[in-house]
Amino acid sequence: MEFQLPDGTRLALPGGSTGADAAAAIGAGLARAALAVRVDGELRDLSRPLPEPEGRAPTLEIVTERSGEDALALVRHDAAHVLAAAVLDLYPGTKISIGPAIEAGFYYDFEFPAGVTVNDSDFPALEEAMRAHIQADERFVREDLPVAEALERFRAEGQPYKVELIEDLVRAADPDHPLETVSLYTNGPFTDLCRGPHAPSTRRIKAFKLQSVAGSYWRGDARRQMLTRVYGTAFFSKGDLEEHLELLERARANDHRRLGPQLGLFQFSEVSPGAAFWLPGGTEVFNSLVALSREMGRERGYVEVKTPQIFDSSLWRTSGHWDKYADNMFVTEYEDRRMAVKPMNCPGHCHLYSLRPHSYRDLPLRLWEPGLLHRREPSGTLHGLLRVRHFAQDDSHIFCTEDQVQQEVANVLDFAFATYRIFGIDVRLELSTRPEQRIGSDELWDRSERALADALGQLGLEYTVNEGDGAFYGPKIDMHMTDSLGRSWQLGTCQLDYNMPERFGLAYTGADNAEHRPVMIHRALMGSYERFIGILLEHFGGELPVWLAPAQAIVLPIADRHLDYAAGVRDRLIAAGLRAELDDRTESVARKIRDAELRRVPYMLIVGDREADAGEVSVRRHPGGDAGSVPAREFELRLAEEARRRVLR
RNA sequence: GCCGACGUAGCUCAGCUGGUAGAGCACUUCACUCGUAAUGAAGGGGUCCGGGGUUCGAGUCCCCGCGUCGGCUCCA
Repeated sequence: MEFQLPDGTRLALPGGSTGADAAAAIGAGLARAALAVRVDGELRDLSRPLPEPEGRAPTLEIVTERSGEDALALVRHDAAHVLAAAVLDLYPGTKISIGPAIEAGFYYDFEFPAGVTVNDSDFPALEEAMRAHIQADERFVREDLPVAEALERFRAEGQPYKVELIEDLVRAADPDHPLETVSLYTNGPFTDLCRGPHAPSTRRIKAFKLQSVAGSYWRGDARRQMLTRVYGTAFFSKGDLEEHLELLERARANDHRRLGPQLGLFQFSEVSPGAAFWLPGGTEVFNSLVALSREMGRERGYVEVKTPQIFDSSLWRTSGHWDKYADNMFVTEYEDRRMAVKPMNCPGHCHLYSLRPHSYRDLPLRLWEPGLLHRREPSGTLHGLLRVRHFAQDDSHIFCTEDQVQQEVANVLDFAFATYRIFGIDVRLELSTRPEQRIGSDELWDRSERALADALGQLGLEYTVNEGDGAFYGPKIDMHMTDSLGRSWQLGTCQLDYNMPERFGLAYTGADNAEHRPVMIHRALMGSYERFIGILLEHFGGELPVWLAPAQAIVLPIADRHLDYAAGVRDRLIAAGLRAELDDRTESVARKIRDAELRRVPYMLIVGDREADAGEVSVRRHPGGDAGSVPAREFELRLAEEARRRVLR
């Protein structure tokens, strides 16, 4: 057998050689370090015979600790098996389900025996049991078993989830090539149904930690058994593990739920779960974002409207929300009328459109409303500002003709990029196409999907396609960002809708003097202002750019005799449209500086005798420190310019 | 909504196996008038999330509810 190594050389091996043989043939050191082997992209156990090449020499790569994500995923999967083994040691009779490696670790889902609950106080004992399996240097032994035998074995062991998994594998197999065997992996006393591969032995898990327990539905189905999921992570060294834990710690420090109250931006209260109380500082941030939407929207031909907060149920019947979304709406009744608080702006905008006649000359009509929405989200889903019951979207509905769709979508994308650029955010685009459950003809879907793809092409944008993930009424383009901690967030969306205009009977008079149905485009760029602020806070670690900072500058007089001059400096800044404050407390300058630094006020203006005499301010930047003295007037112009241009840093 | 954990002063937290609530910061007052990350002293402040129960006695134990957190489902 001949294989192609990563360095381009060829490796010849006798027939029946294993991955371990291949590693040994390359070098003794590599043989010791080897965890698995990758043949033509497929990851395999070292102990398995290499596949017989057909035709050209397949590529072969030995996976070691230094192989990055592949190797980490492998060892984490190993750790999941070890966790399951430890759980069975400590809690015999536990039913095991699945335990994969995930992004930053692994988990395993268990159904513990009746009456047994496991929580993080059980981690030390579990970790101890895991360490025993690791120190025992248990080999991972693969076994390919006929389906019937495997089923019998797991039935006998009282492992119904494994039985169900095998039955599903059989069912999912191609009828022409029915599933004959399944693979099992055994380490020490523990055997699990598993596709593999695994490292040679448990000893390769050098550092691990159990992190949390959580509930999870079997197969992600809310109607099925709730299992207990144990999360953990594993690395090849203690140092890597500690580094990872530090990253988590940093993420915790940058958590918007901590930063918000700390910086005086917002707070939550039991009296309205899932709804923020916006403090003065947070309200400034919020308003700055709304102002940005408004300003940019005006430049791009959007018109602002205001629609009611509460509508009669008849509107929700027309829109379809009464059938499809009723569980998520706040409903109220008076004088025998059933009313509901709006969870979305689109029905109101459709109704507003329908109130007056429209000519093709009026289109596209781009309605914008930073409307207040309420959604009855289940209590368990609330999460700071990222998932709330009361929020406002930077929401627009564009009514246009079929011919205008592509250009309008291109305009939306251009608008989106212009917006994200201001925050220094890069986005990935996803085009979601027709789902199984949908309305409208295939011809219509062909056209609308093409319109979106053409708009993306027109701007030369890269995107991935999400087959079948579109809304039931139309395809969409979603915009995702990755934050400074590597987490992904959906921000904007641009959805084509042929359904809502139909339901509302919307029309415009065409050049042919006949009635035509407009197409509607739903679009949001920041998503909701609440969520966007949450994301921004975490992304910037609380260090908001000057144009967004609640207090842009704070004047710090050195002694009380400088108060008049200081107040004058502040007043001129405010008159120039800036957000300036004065720290008039009788405190040391060091103290005033410290407090302003903790609030992350971008500019601190220290004024004492020297500054008052010269008409200057001594500028201290956050972060950055002392930036020297400048005439107060010059600083004012500089700050105004920085805020106006929305400079990022 | 479901599973698990948690809920003590405005904030961060201490309070062992049940015996009448404590610290730091913040706040108020007084003194200090200060040059680039905490001046000092004194003082005020708590239905120990809410409601039941066990007990001579509950912040502490049990039950129910609410909220928060970690997830699942869902989602801007």
